[in-house]
Amino acid sequence: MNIGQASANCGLPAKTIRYYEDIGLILPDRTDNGYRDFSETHMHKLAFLSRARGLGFTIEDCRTLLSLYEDTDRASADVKAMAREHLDKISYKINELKAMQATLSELVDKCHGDDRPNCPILQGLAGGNTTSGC
Amino acid sequence: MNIGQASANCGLPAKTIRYYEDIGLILPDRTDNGYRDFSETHMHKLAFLSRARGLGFTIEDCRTLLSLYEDTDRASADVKAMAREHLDKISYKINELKAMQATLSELVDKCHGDDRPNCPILQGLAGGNTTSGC
DNA sequence: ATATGGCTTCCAGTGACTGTAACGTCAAGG
DNA sequence: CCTTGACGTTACAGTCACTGGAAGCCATAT
Repeated sequence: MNIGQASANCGLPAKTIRYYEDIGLILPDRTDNGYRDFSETHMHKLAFLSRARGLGFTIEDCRTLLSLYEDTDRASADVKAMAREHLDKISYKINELKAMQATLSELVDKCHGDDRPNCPILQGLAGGNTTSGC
Repeated sequence: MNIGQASANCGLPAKTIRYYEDIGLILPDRTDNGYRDFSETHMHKLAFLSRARGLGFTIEDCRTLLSLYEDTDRASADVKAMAREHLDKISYKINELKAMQATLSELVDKCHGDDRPNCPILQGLAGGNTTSGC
């Protein structure tokens, strides 16, 4: 299977698949004309990578997960530990974003948003008193 | 004020401040010995940048916000529009992360996490049926 | 005189792609 | 046989916002 077909099947851009080969995540065969040739096994791996990346695992996490996936003797505890760690990072990021959201929407609420120059958002960013005037 | 002091005051690493100068966000004076010299005005700008970045605005957003901040004739509507757009992006990211969190924690819940190789997390990533066995 | 710590510049690396250029290959149509 | 267009190949540069490190200058205390 050519890279275009593979890309359509797994949802990853062809460029990304080539990049994954570059960094050794996947090693497709080659046909006589030099085209990459993806087998069913390769497609499984690509789908795996697509899902793992979609869940926010880093490339290095994916490399580890792939090797665990291929190691039929792995302990599921290892995978679970990685997933838990990743969940922690996700929670952390969500909280960060929520804090930004809270602060910024507070500022937005205070801003009438008209043609006048007085702007509580800029005042807030400048560290000034945002409760004044607006 | 030297860069070290400036860094301590605004919370941005000295390296970052130098980078901001590189890309033209801030233009400190120089003393005779070649050291950067930050005035009160510069410090206000740095604090502004620190807060804006802390709220997740991109560097280019910050550049625009700074210029709006310095333009006493700006319309607050312009700022509000930028902030709203940014809030949308924040919400979008939060939703993305929450979707990852939901999927991944579902998989984690299904995984007993012991020494046995059977692992619903990997099965889920592989696209297999995760409701089996575990 | 020296040790230290802070300052300077410049260059390279990060993560995970993405864009672009320049070229080779393949199947279909004229 | 030739062309066209879609697909494939490589290699290199660019993205974003820093961050690390090397090599050297400056200031102060001992």
